[in-house]
Amino acid sequence: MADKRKWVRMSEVAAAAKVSTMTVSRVLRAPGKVRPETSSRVEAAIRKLGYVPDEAAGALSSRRSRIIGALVSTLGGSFFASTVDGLSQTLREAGYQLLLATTNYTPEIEDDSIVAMLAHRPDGLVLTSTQHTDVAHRRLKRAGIPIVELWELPDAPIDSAVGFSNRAAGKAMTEFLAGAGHQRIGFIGRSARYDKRGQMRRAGYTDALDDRRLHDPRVVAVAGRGDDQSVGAVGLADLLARWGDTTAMFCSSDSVALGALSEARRRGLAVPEDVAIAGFGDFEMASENGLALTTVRVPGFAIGEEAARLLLQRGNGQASGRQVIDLGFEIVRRRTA
Amino acid sequence: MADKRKWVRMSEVAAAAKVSTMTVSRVLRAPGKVRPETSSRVEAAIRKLGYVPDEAAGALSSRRSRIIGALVSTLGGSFFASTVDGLSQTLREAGYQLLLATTNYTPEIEDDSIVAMLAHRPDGLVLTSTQHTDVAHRRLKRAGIPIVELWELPDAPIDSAVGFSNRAAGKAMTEFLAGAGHQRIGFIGRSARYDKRGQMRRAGYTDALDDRRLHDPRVVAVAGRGDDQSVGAVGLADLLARWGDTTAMFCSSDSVALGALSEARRRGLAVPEDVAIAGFGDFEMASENGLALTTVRVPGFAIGEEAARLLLQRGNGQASGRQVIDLGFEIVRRRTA
DNA sequence: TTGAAAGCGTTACCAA
DNA sequence: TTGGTAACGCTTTCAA
Repeated sequence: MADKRKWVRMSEVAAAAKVSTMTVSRVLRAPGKVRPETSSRVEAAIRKLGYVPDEAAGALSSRRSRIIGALVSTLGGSFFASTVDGLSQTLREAGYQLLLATTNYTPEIEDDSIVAMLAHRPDGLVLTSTQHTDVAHRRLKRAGIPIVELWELPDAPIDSAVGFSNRAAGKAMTEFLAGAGHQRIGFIGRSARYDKRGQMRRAGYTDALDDRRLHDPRVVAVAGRGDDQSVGAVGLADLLARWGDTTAMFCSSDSVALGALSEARRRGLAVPEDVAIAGFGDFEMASENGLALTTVRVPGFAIGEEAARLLLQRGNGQASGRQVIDLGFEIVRRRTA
Repeated sequence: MADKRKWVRMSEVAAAAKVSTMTVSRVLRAPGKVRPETSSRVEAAIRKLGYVPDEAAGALSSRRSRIIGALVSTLGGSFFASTVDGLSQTLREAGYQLLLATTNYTPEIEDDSIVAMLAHRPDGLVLTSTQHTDVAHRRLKRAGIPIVELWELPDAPIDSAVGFSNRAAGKAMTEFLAGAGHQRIGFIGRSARYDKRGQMRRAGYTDALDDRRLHDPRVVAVAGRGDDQSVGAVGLADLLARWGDTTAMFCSSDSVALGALSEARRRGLAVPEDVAIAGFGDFEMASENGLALTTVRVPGFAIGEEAARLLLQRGNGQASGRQVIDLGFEIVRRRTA
């Protein structure tokens, strides 16, 4: 194993450069405030000794940790991975670090994780869950740091939010389908318990139907925690069993759409001729050379970037206050609808 | 904006419970060493005041940050997301936090990120890249903390490693295909620059061919950074253009296989009757109700869990030294080959 | 432009 | 079982 090396301290760098620790500190944090010659002497010493500043000590002293915490339900489900990529990339460029915790859709874990994050005194916090317990809410408010909720536009945000309206997106896709001539449109998703945002998209689906006086909702909500593909496959089966004349179906995610697509194929149904199938998310697999899936593109990466920017500018004192930023979405027409 | 609240300090808790800060500290870190009555008085004070310990201060004093750093090229590509989930979950259960940085496959960013992580004095570091610059290597060795490399079994690990042999996996799948009667097997992947691990799988493919005296390698290495589906689609096209009688193709990932699958369909080729197609990774989309793709299942989540365990037990002084843990892989036969 | 001293909030160490 | 004191490595603040 590697040796238990003692880290080089700032005072050692200072000694080597024949200056005080304050000067070293300034060279690192505010280079403009140090005479160039002094600066380069210090920099030489830093390089020579391989000095790596201790951020924890700096944080303790300055009360700024340069850490942003992020709570994500899971990275596996295709939705949040790109957001975390965007966050991480933007934060890194600004010299900040990302502390990540996954909550596995469990409120108690989220509560505990919030405390665990706060223990590191982050300069900001990012949340992807839609609902928080009362304790969580109170703790977050009390923390006195910027909070950004992602992937939704909450009616009552804790602080700020960056996302888009899942409901509007659901409505837009349904209108696209109706506009393409479909009169009997179904919706396939999970039951509410495991997919709050899917429910919002479904609400949008209903909105569109109502608007068009197409009062014929055909919703299949698959229960349980099976994988998305199974949801799509049994969803299509159920939908057709109950409403055999359905001509289009809107799936609550691209991976659900994949399941529906493969079940349709199994049944010898042509897509989009016999049934049109639309997804949600524009995951990589939906691309032209993949499933060529008609879907809703959502700005996952951009949400991460924007959240980071918001947090950073707030950290710089540009306390622009609460903001709810709508990054929109886009219907992507490909070949399944 | 939320108020600039001052955090409750341990000394305030101590005062409220009429004990010293050391006793509070013990209640938190070593509850066994405090008399039960004292303990509950302290706990009451903690709850009443809403005290959240400052980990940064604790880390400074104890020289243990309870932070593990992770460097990942990207979360978007389906491969590492589940590993980070596994890491994060296991670490959380042990009271550790995960500091995450994405390197975007860029060595310079990786080098900078290593320094940025070390600045937080993590108790361990996890890497998913296969190659590191010399500076990186030296810095990591000097850091004197446990390092775990993931998703491969390096010949010369920096410290420990958890993964499986990409080469053996590539060989196994090729043998599976040959065993199913295929004599003319192709390989579709990216050029080495953007996919080192794919190259190892390809080496395994060649190994298998050599073993079987099938000296007829048919490799298409698609250049550029296009998405995986395009790689698969142009890969299949190229492969068939150069070796029209190919009966099976092994794709370097499931998403590449999806591209090949859709190109095959476009050409009216039946899978697996006209061409068999195999993937790698067993991503969610490969499932029975999805693509029903024959593929290689790799233990992504388990790699994260195991890495966390390794790091944690090392942190507890059980310095079991360098280890290279092979978590294996598994051929999953579904319906495309 | 530079430096000295006093913390920041915790835990290690030793004593009671 | 509990407590006092001295770090931990940096930055703030104020002075030179």
